[in-house]
Amino acid sequence: MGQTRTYTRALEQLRSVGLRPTRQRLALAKLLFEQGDRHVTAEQLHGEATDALVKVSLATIYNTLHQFVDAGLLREVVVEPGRSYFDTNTGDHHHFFHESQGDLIDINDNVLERANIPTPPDGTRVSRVDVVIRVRDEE
Amino acid sequence: MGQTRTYTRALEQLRSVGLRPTRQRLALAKLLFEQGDRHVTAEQLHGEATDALVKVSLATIYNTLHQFVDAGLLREVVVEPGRSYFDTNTGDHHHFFHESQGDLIDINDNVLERANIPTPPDGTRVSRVDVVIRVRDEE
DNA sequence: ATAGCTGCAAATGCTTTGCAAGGCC
DNA sequence: GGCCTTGCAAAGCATTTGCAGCTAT
Repeated sequence: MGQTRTYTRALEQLRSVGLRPTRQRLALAKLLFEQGDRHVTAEQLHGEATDALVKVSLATIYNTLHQFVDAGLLREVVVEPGRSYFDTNTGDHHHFFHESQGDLIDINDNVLERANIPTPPDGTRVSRVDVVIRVRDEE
Repeated sequence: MGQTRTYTRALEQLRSVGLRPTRQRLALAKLLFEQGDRHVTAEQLHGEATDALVKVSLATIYNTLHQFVDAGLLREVVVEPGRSYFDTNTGDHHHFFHESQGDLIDINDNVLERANIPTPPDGTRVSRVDVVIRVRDEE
């Protein structure tokens, strides 16, 4: 199993959404999608890339994350003012957010069923439902 | 009904949470709480204060908003990276968020009942549940 | 060849902070 | 008077942008 083989999945993933498989995008896709569901910030991913000896600038991390979001490979989650999380799980699900640790945890159990969603204002349609259950340490 | 009488409610509100009723805080409380439920950003409130000929610096707006949040008079709502909304409705309720207009609308119909909330991770307890239904213009 | 990427550094936008001057009790 | 507040300007962060050089097709 050579080094080239390692990137097959990421390569196909990028092709399928029409993004050029550059060295940076391949490496980031690999970091993001080949270890199960995860939630990362731009800064974190940048750190991981650096640790993996992949040279990528922070600007490229941001560009790439947003391209992945636009392509439907990632979902952006906003839980704190001034910081975005990117979730590799793009399916319909909610989150626990640990307020002091700044940690996101998926809730796969889908609490809010479609049927329960209130009718949106006239002239608009629902684009997404975000449910965040904020938790803190028990005293 | 003199000018002094006008500030009675705001004054009591501030006293009740132990904040000194300064000129700025009184004016902001009046703008925030005397026109029904509203959602404002710091910048917006600053504009309103200026329009009302109340001199307040943006730094004081931020300080005051956070003091009001800590005192339980306001609730902070995070829907966009890099911008905070402050909601005068501190009760249990959810929001529609109009993505292109950046507009928040209360949903008083409480969709997510307590009973439906999944059990939080061990050692933590639920501090709040945020539900944001993102909507966009119908094409 | 060329349209698309990348990276740097500078710019942006919101928010916070340090500290001197001012105001409330 | 003494402590809390305010305001300005500067600093802080996360994120975005402009643009010259590089790269996949």
